[in-house]
Amino acid sequence: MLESRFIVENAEEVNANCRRRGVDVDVDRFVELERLRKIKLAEVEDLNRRANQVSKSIGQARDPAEREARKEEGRLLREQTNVAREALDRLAAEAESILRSIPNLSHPDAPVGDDDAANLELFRGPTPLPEFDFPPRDHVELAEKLDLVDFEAGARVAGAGFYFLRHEAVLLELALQRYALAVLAAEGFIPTTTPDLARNEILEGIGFSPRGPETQIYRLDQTELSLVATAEITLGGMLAGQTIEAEDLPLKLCGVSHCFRTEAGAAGRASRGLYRVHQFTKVEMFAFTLPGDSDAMLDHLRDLQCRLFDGLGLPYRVVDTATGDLGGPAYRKFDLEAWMPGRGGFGEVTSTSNCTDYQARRLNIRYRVKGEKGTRFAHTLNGTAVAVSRALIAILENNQQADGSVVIPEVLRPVVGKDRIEPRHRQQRGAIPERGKG
RNA sequence: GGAGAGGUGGCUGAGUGGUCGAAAGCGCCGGUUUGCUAAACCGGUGAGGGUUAACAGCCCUCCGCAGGUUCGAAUCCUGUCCUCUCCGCCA
Repeated sequence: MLESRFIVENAEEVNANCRRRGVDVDVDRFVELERLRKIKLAEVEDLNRRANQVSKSIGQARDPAEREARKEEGRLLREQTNVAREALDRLAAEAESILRSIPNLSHPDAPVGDDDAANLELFRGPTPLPEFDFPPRDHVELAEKLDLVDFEAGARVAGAGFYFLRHEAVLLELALQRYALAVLAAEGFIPTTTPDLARNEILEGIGFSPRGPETQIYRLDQTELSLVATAEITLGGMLAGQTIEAEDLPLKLCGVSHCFRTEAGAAGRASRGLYRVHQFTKVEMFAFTLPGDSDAMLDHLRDLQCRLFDGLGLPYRVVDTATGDLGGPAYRKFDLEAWMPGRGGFGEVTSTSNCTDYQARRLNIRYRVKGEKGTRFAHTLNGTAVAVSRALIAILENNQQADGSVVIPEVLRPVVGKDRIEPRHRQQRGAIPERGKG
């Protein structure tokens, strides 16, 4: 969320920003509520002060009759205070609900537009688009031929949108994680595995809503926990309520997690196969920085995303996300879209955002500068290193050969143990060994 | 999952209803002393918010979190989260 005072003092700018983002929110009402709240707050504080004085005087009073009289006075004052406080709470609650729906400010260079159609292509990666002298298959077909993904079994066990990875796909998943972690660790990111569940208040602080019909979040029954949609939630939540020493910033983490998304309302060709699934594995980058450093960190995260995909030898383009497509917390966002021959277009594979102090304010993540008074909110940034399911699509579709085989990117070969995935027949499935103890 | 103990300032740790935002020690900052460092000594040292030109003053709030009792709560009560010990279960 934004700072209340900033909104009050810059109502016009905030209003304009909300329009650019396509968010309909009554900023003027918020300003009015804040005005009323300040007045009521002064009233409550004054009553409190007087009541405190009376209470103190009781402790010092000797005469019993005097004490009783004072107590009565105190009772009356406290009663008035409570009435005023209730009014204050009502004002604060209404202001808060508006505040929470006001999106972050937008970077002045972010393209203005209503949705992803207004996203601006910045540049393309060095790997050229593949040229096939045969009709390229999409990843679903390839995965079928190579027996890499079992969507039917996934549906049987957990429903549409779930899947089993098989054979080399499993090793590819591991290889992608190893690869990303190695690159990021060399860049000073602390490798982390994270909880796949988080408290709802943490989800909300990061900007996900576990409630509502359009929620992306799986909520666990009878608990205040939800399955995480991204390790951004847990990595950011890691420092909720904490104050960091400025000298420890920037703090760079990379987290491995499963991601669970309901994808309510999403269907169609664009969500075929592995593109839009309810569960996938992801390596996520996360950074806490000083306010002055977050723009540069965002560029750093974007460069790393490019490096990761360059290393995989996959063609992609980088887009600057339009204001209407930024969501609530992001100040600026770059998406990396890999070429996906199966869909004949680019598909989002990573996304990196500078959330400035928007998440930190909600989660109360602060930093302190040695020798200086007070604390300030840190900036938070997140970025996908590798979302395994979508990276698999790009690898399978771009690296497919005329004979149906798929060439494995060189950087993944050490873990996969081969340089090519050959077509295989389903009867090779083999018996499942008896489950042992331990 | 069951039983018990506990959560206090950057840290250790006192404080069981009334000038307690909180003793003491450590740490940290400033100063004195000193050839330099160390030691010793003196002083200072939490955060958030309101008011304000002000990081001056004044005021409000905060002793895990949320409620309750009371004129008054770090202290009493309830709930909740977390930590520790024991038991149970278990990869």
